[in-house]
Amino acid sequence: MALDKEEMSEKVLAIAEALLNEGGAANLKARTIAEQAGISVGSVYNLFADLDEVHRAVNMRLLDRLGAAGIAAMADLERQGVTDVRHRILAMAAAYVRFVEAHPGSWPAVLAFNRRRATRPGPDAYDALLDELFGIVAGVLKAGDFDLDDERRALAARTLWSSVHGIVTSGYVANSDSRQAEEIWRQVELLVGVFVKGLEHGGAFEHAETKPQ
Amino acid sequence: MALDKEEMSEKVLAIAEALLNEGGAANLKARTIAEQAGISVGSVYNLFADLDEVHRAVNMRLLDRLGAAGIAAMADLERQGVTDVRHRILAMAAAYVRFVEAHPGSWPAVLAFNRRRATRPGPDAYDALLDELFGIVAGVLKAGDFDLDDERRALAARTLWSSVHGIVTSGYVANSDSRQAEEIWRQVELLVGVFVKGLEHGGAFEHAETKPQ
DNA sequence: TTGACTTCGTGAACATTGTTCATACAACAG
DNA sequence: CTGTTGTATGAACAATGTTCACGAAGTCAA
Repeated sequence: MALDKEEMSEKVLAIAEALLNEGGAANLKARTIAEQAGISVGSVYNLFADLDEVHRAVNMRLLDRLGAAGIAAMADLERQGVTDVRHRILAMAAAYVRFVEAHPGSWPAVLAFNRRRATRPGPDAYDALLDELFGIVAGVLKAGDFDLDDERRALAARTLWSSVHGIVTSGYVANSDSRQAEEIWRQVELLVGVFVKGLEHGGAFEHAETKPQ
Repeated sequence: MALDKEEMSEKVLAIAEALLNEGGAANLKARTIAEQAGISVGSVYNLFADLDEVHRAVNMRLLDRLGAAGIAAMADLERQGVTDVRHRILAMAAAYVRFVEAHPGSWPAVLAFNRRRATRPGPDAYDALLDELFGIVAGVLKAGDFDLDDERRALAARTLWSSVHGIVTSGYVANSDSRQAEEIWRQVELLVGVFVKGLEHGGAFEHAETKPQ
């Protein structure tokens, strides 16, 4: 009946995610985890090096699920035969917004998480997951008949992602009323509309300048 | 020679800002502040209720300075007779990017700061400062000859702000190379270009739908 | 079976930190 | 001089991250 080491890690991560969701990073305490998991404090440190690693693992799980939600949204569009680029992008953005709304406490923790103490080598599993998400958005853009080479399309995908991300998090910093959700969605609609129109009219790469000052 | 209560508060805030800039929110310790300010721990708590209030005060100072930088950028444009909307928006964005780059440690702390423990009443000084920043952007948009009423222009301003904000912070989450700065600026250029083109062609408010699902 | 070795759980113990509070001191009013 | 008021102080308390010596339980060889 005793849980496997792997199973116990899963249990700890599930508890950690719940704690993060309730009270943010400050609520992730070793003793609380131990108590809720029915093990001792030391055992937590046998499974993970420190709380940072627990936090990192939870974040990876969340990013993984976000990717899955994006892919699922893509599949839905495919099945429904939706080809309009604007609709597809909006659907992707909606998936993102829904995901963030479903994790009100832990998502800010994901974003605020500081991985400056990570190992030296550049791209880690974190970046790999983010690249995967970028790839999904780039795939949607490819369906549009914009005149973009791969590099520019990738840049556009990253820009679109970052912008939606900024809208969602900015909205979430403020007091989250029910009106806040409406405001977020209005901004997303405006952004996507303007983005598609802008790309159609070639407004993206007309001016190549360097950053002022 | 002894410092005024007001002066000592200033000194504490300056120290706190330096600490935040070096090591983020986790580096803001009561004892460190006390030591560097040449006072005792208890005295810090005589000046501020707790460390949260210190953090909040530092954030307000930063937001204030950001607003000042934005206004200064506006004044520069005015003096140089720049009227092109795209250029003006880019200049504002550049001011924002420069400001964030100048505060690599404390800016993430500003964004991650959780003010859920704030007093009940809705709009506080925080929101007032943010509204001021929105107002500046909206003013720049007003100079453009887009066909926007006040409400839509305000929405566009908030969207633009949130998007730039997202680009900058997304870029900053990753390892901050020198290439990262270039990537951020490319995204900002693309966003602004697409935004202006999109608004010119009326792509913003053509489709009025409700959020899917 | 016995003994050695490995693995892992345990919780006491330590270091760090936020926060409080009784005490002491300094300035000033009457 | 006495009382009051405001402030500085640092010891003390509680919460928390992390370590570690101890021991239990399993594994394997002789």
